[in-house]
Amino acid sequence: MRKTIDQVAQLAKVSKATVSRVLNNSPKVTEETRERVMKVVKELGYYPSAMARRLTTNKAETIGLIIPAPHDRTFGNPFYTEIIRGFAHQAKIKKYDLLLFTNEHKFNYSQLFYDRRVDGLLLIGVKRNDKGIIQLSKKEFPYILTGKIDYEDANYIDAENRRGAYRAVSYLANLNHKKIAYIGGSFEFVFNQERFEGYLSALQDHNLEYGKELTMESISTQESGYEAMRKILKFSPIPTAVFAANDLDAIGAMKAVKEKGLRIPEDIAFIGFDDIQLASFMDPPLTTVRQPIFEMGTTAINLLVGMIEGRVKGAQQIELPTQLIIRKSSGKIRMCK
Amino acid sequence: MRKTIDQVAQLAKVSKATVSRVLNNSPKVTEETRERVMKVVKELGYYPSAMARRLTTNKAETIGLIIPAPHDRTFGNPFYTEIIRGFAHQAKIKKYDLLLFTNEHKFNYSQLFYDRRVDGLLLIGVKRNDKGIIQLSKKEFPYILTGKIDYEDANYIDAENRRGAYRAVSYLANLNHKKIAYIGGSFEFVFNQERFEGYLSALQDHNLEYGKELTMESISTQESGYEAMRKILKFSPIPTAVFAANDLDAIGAMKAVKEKGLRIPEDIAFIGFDDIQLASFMDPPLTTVRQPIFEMGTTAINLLVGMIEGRVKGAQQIELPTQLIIRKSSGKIRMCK
DNA sequence: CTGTTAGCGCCTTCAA
DNA sequence: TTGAAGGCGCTAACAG
Repeated sequence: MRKTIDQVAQLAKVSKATVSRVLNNSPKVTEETRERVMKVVKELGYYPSAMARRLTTNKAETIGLIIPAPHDRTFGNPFYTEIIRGFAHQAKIKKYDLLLFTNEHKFNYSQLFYDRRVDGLLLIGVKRNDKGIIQLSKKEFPYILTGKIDYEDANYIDAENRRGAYRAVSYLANLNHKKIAYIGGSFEFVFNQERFEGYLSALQDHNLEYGKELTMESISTQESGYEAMRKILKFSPIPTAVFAANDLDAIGAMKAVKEKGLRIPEDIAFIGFDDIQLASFMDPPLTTVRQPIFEMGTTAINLLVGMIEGRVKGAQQIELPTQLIIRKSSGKIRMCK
Repeated sequence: MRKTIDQVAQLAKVSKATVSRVLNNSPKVTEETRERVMKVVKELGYYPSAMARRLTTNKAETIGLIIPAPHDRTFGNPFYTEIIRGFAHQAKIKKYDLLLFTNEHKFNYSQLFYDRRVDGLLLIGVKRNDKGIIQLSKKEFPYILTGKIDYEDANYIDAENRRGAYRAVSYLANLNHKKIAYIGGSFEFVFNQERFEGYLSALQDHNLEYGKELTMESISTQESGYEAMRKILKFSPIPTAVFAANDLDAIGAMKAVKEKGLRIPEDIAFIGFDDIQLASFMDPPLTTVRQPIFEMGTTAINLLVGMIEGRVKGAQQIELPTQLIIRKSSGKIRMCK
């Protein structure tokens, strides 16, 4: 036998309206009746039906989280697990449920709003040209992207990619590196392009050479970072430093360098991007541009909830600062040559 | 203005009951009226409210997924992301939503059933002595654990851990290794103990020595695998082979071995457990006991849905077979000594 | 095969 | 401060 608000009302000798008020912390209830009701609630083990409440209030109390499809390798990146934990943690605090979807079969995001399953949407790993987002914006459905896309009015939260990359490469330049290679992910994602631009602009400001053979695209996994580095090592002279636009690429690349019998950082210095847990454990520990991943998750939730509840209006575009974490892989100032 | 079933009914000149029948594919509707109704549905852009349906049918159409708390390092293991993709993929097929929770603050699982937010629960990374599970079982709430626990009547899906470990270690023994070390995760998780038991029993069957200094506990991360191996290497003579109860430990351990200037597999052979993507990319590629991770995810969903819909009854305990994937790290037969 | 009716369990006016 | 009544949008009997 299911417990309902009516049973509580009867046992507490009040109307169900009053029970509802007590449960929703309405101020206009006597302390006495509140206690009486709560006593019955406890004894009965009553929990209000989420579905009934949601139907009446017309709120789903739910945020949808869309993750890349199973065949998309990028999802293995620890960045995602970390930001998801940020989401889950903060959603609980804000009293929203988190619904998980994979982005398969040209998924129509709006439908989740139409059938009122979600109040808002969080999307991670969305490609820059995703058209579905435009529709969300036009319909004014609350959503936040993790990472900028081409659509100008999109709501997103991101890190200061260009600046982070710029600082990393400048750091290498100031260490007297003249030939700095770049390994980074696909430009399908804007953040990858921005990091590349940060790299370029640092080269320029330091009057360093730029060459096609110094830049290599990768799919942001250790494997492909490894392959990318092997290609770079085929050209000579080889670079004295590498900036990788994400840590997994950096880690894979370091492996290729070691395999060749070269030393890090003496022969080739390294800087990555993200600061995943693994980074500090590398040998040598990886210097990297830290993104505040967990915080990006919690911030995204707070912002989204603000949009849902109407406190925040207009396009939301937030970029969180990054921080250069200096470890051994970037080495000391370079004297020779 | 929100679209409701009434509007569709009016425009299609039928009752809302008929609209409902059409939408739920009831067989007793004329093809003609079905078409008429569907036409209106399309034109109007009508989607039935999930919440209203759920309230009426008293089904949440939702499965809860409980992941380890943010401070729990084990969640970074690629095993989890992979199985979650299996869950998400299959849940969609079965038309269930997946609700994500982190296991914080002595979370009372049953509450999710009380307020009817979920029809069933999937729990990953649950420790062997978790008392909350007993309550779920007693109340006959549908749930599935990923990984066995101490409670005998628990529903779980797992891999054949003992057998997988046994085969791996036997393989090493047959390669003529006499001194085989073990690195594995905490016995807080039953699967870790089972893998250890598989190791022990293989040693026994091959009349090999067992020594405390040959076994090292780790928390299943690369870092701790690395540390564990460094400790093992301090004893002499050092082992000629290592069985690690998960790939991350194996990968970390291999790093420690290489650092010492030892060769893999010539000086020390390695076998891991899981077959995460990274395993095949190692240098040398890691021989490992493959768990069918994605399949464990889809199987769990199917089983859980069966329980929810009453087609499956009683305690469900499934162990999926593992497979030894032989790569370079385990080496060839050992002649010397 | 289709329509009518009656809830599902809750919140929210409106009166008292 | 409390109660009565109505309705959220849908499905499920039960008639017809």
